[in-house]
Amino acid sequence: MGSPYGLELVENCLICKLRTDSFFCGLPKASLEAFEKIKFTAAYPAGAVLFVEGQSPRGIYMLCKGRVKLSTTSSDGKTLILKIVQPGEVLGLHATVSNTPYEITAESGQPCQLNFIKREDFLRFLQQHGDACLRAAQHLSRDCQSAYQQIRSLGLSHSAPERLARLLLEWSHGEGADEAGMRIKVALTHEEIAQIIGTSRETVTRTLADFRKKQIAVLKGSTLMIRNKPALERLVGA
Amino acid sequence: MGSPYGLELVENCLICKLRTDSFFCGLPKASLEAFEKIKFTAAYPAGAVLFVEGQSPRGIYMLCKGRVKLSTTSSDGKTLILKIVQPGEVLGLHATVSNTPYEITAESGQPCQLNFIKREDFLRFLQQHGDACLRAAQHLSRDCQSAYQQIRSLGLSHSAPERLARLLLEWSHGEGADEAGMRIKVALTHEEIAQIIGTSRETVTRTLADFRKKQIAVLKGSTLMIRNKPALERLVGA
DNA sequence: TCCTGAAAGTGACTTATATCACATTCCGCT
DNA sequence: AGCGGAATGTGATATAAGTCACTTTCAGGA
Repeated sequence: MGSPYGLELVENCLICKLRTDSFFCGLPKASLEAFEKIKFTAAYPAGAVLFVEGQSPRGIYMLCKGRVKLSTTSSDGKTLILKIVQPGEVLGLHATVSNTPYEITAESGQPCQLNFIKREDFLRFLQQHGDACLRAAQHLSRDCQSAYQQIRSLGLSHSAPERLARLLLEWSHGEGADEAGMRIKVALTHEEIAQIIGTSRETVTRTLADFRKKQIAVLKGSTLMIRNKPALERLVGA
Repeated sequence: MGSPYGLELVENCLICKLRTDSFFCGLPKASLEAFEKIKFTAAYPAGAVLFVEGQSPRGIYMLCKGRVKLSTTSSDGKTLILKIVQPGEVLGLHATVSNTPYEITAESGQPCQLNFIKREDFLRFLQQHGDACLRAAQHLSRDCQSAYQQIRSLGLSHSAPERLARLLLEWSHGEGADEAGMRIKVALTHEEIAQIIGTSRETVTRTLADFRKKQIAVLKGSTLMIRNKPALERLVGA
């Protein structure tokens, strides 16, 4: 089988150690076996483009391992990052279900393992397995929710510091803290952070410098330390 | 039965003249009959609040007649309108499917007829009727798409005129034109338009005045006339 | 070890637009 | 008709943040 891009491929969902409790991974055995029959497992290197906005949907990808960046780009080249997809999540679901062109671009940020399912196979699978269909609906609900959250952040906030604070708080969710604060791994450049909160790279750098000066949060390398969470919460007006 | 708020209530989906081809209305007979059994038909006056953000979902509403405004409000009172819901569409679907609090507020803009379905009834219905579940998924896909579109508009555009032009073009979709341009009915105030594109009321007024001066588009009362569509398209950078 | 390209940091300048403070017009009601 | 509250129109002002043009720092490869 080999291990392309330094990944150990896991071919069988039923015995997969990467399985999370989320979405399709958590399907009951019968449905999972049917899923098993129609999926293709593949590995991608970092920086691979899975699909591009405007393309008509070939099917869905479910992410087993790695991170995938979802983004849109305007005609003048400005990019907005919609989401960093985590293992266990599905890509291209809405385009596939509604058979409309992908309106977002998916690009792997690091070597990834993915399962691909062709559109027709997937739709048939949903029709035959009510539990899977319900899970798909749940997955779409979550996508909607995170989209609405981003709309709130972009449309209702008054300033870049506010949006950045909101993002940091989002990242800090479910992380533990010690006496020095909470330590979070982020593998994003200032540029990418700027593209998430819809501002310029320079503004992110400056705002982060300001947060550091005020002892609110420090981003050094890929480690984020949140020193004063209440201050962040005040910034978002919570 | 009576006709509250000047509406003629239609109690039976099977013989309903309001039916559109979209979503649940378009279900095959068997599923529609099951739907019929669990729904409650009700009428609401203009300005009624169906649900508020933060509330846990009681169930879904499907809109038969009227318009409903979906919005979110920030802690400082700023409001952002996410969508104006048209007849045939469903409200509160994602919250109900994923059983998380509504993150948006729904308010009727005019007298409305709605079908309400309790959460448990609805979920059971989806489990038993694969075709309905698939339609629910499709509906959620559309919601995602329109959310992504709004994210694009808010995050990637450089100016208020650009966002306003984008909105006008969106409204003009599927409308016919005569020699004077295209005539579109909009029942929104400048304030509400501002809340859709995430800007201030004054900016909308000024931008609209500018469009009028440049013979691009004229909004008078509730009638919008688009005189120069190519100019709008240039503004959005298409 | 040095090299090199990417990322981060910083100053100066410009501009769109939020905000405040009004004047004016419109529309539904009695 | 005419009243009153909402919706619009408009000016003046302040400011956040985009943009440009650099320098400095960093990390990974030869």
